[in-house]
Amino acid sequence: MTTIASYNVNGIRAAIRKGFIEWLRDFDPDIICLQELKAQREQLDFQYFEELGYQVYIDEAEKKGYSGVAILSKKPAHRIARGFEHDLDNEGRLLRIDFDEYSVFSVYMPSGASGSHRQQIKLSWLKAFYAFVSEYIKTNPKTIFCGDFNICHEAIDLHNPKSNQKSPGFTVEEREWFSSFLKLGFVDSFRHFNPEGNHYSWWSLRAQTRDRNLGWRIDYQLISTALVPHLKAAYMLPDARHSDHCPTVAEVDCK
DNA sequence: ATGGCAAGCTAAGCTTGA
Repeated sequence: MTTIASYNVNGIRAAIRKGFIEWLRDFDPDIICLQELKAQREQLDFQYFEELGYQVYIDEAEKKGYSGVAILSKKPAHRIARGFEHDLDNEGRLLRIDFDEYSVFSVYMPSGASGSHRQQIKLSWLKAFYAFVSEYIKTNPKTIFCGDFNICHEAIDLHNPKSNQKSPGFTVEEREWFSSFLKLGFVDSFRHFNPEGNHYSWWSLRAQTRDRNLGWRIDYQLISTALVPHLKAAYMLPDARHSDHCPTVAEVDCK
């Protein structure tokens, strides 16, 4: 069995100060996709991860202290790829590693603010990403997209859907984009096993929303239909508190 | 409709986050 985790760490150095390395050692996933490193390569001590047996792959942002994704894998990848030939590739948002049987992506989708320029950028990024994946999947049918999508797909995915109809992350356009993305041939791993609500992956840092479980589910592991027969379990780890997000986990019986 | 907090840059306050 291969355990694939995904975790928006909201600053890897801050997460490490809060015990991320010890948690990683104990949970011991085969692969973990990380988002929002908020650190560049030279600001990190790879030895922390290498001592636990991980290969370290990174797609960092040009801008210091901003964004950045990584994948830690016990098994070395055959090939890695960064970005998807998009204007925002310099923001460190997309990293792929390939094994014999399948590929793993770590993705950190842009966030938007209501009515802002950044929301328009997010929407155009989503459109370009859709086009990229629709081609990619044709020749690489066994793929899992792990990461922070910054979108709640359905009303069940956030605690307050009614008051957030127009909030970035839950607009009609973004929700429809998510549905169309799944139609390319992906399954939402967590939802596949957990049809009920009240399961979230992110909580606002304000007003103790986490203790009251008032959150949003914006972190996903979307697994291609060709891999679904290999998907054995999917769950989240809301008790891991190194970040304002929690880890998500998928278990597959691939090598 | 607004505010609520935190990380990290850089050196007191700004930007970003969703």
